[in-house]
Amino acid sequence: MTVDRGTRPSRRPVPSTRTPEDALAPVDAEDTGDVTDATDPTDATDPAARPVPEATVARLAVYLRVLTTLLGEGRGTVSSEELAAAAGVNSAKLRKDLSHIGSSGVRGVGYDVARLTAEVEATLGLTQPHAVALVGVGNLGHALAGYGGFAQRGFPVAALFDVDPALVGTTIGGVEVEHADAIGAVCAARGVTIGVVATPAPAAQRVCDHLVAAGVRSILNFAPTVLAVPAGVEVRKVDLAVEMQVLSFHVARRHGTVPAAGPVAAPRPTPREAVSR
Amino acid sequence: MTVDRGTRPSRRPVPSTRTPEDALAPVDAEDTGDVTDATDPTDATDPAARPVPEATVARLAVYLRVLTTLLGEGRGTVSSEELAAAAGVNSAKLRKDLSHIGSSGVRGVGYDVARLTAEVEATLGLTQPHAVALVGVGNLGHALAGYGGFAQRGFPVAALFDVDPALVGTTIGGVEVEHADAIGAVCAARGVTIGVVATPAPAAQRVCDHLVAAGVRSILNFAPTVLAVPAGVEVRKVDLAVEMQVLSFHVARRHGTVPAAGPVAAPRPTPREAVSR
DNA sequence: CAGTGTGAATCCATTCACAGCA
DNA sequence: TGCTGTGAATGGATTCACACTG
Repeated sequence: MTVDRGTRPSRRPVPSTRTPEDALAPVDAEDTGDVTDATDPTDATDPAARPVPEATVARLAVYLRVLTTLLGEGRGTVSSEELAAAAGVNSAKLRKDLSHIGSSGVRGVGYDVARLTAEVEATLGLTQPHAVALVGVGNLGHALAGYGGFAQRGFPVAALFDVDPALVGTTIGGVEVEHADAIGAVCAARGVTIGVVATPAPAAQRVCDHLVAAGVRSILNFAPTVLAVPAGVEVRKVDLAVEMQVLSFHVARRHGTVPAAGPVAAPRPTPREAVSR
Repeated sequence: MTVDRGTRPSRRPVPSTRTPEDALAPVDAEDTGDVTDATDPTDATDPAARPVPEATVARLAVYLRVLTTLLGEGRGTVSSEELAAAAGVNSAKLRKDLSHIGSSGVRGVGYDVARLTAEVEATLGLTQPHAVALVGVGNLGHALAGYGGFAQRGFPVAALFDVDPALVGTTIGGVEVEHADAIGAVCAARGVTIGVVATPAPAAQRVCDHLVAAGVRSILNFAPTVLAVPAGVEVRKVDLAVEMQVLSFHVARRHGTVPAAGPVAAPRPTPREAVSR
């Protein structure tokens, strides 16, 4: 079951000269959350390259948000220091991140906001819209569907699904809710590339299978379950329970195991300060 | 990063017997993410260092979910291999994770489900409830507040806040929505330890400041902004846009510039496990 | 034996420090 | 002179492999 690696990966592939403009190459997935990816080493279609690390990709999205704001304010350039502070990271990390996408800032000056914005968007594949299908229009799903941010960000909601007869047929944000049995046909027909699963845990795997069968290779999972997917399909997970429990861990660690109401560290308001490190 | 190593972590919690009352629980989920924390190394209140790595903590929550299910099925023991498969990680990682919390499995047999469940809960600080305050009862916030999973998981929603006059005074899930101006007083009075920010981006930082001033040291941020907090306060971020963009990146990477022809058609049964039910 | 616990090796990410260019 | 781009150093997390034990 577990992959048996045996090949001795040669040391450094040597970045060599990065020629192509948007040389996007296969990267491996795995992040601090959960990415059930499965990049296959036997992939012959990759001209070999070592681009954008996973951790960097996630931050690029954050940089993009800041850049968008700056662009709206009419800023012409930004220094790595300023952009980094706004994004909550240190400047060295930001510069290294940007170096991965082959950006070019101007020494002594900084980065051209407009240009950098375009480069980041291109790297993230945002130059073209990605049709999204959302399955599960319950409590959370409804909120997600109603939230207009999707379309504005280049992720038009192309389809909504549920199994509840009371919901099928209704319209949310201009999109009609269809029965989950139609996932396969509808997603294939509308060219859905990203699927969002917001169903109860028991139904998640089944829904996921249908999405994958319809050709969807990227899934965002809100259901509290680990989804099993074939190689080549990427799953990112958003789990509220996990987040809360991680915070719980830190609360507990903070004041030992002793329950509240103690002479524990004073809940001083504390000063305000810039983003750490 | 931070963390002052030094003291020998003679970790040995063992919180006696604990009631497996809140075992099993259908829940919903949410989030993922990035951690914009600011752990303070100068913490003098806790002599015992922190043995559990961050990455491990996040996975413990996942293991716990699986364990809860197993417990509900009446399983007595599990092997690292089985538990790992169900949690979507490899067995070596799982064993190392568990070794950090000082768990003890039985060689040749596996782990005692009930005991391991208790140990993980103790490590995550779930032996006592953590009062939660949710700020921003709009689209998403309302869905989160209405979702009953919080209380069942040991995170009772102690307060709801918003600034919209139309919402203040209404009741959601038995909790009344109060005006955001009362954050300080209410949180302090009700002993809130975890704050959830679900406001629009512009209001997030202000709300965060109020929560911190009220003594809240752990915050879950759903707003698309980087929150600046003083040292000692931990912030975990859940950003939908970031998740979508990361997936976008992978979609783009997959079929470079050329739309995929359509390789894998059927959902290949892969690591299918048995977490269902 | 089957399966845990863990040192050692490896891989990935962050940080440092500075050369080099506008 | 100021700030980018990046080799090198450091640190954390994952994987391997195997000694050891119920």
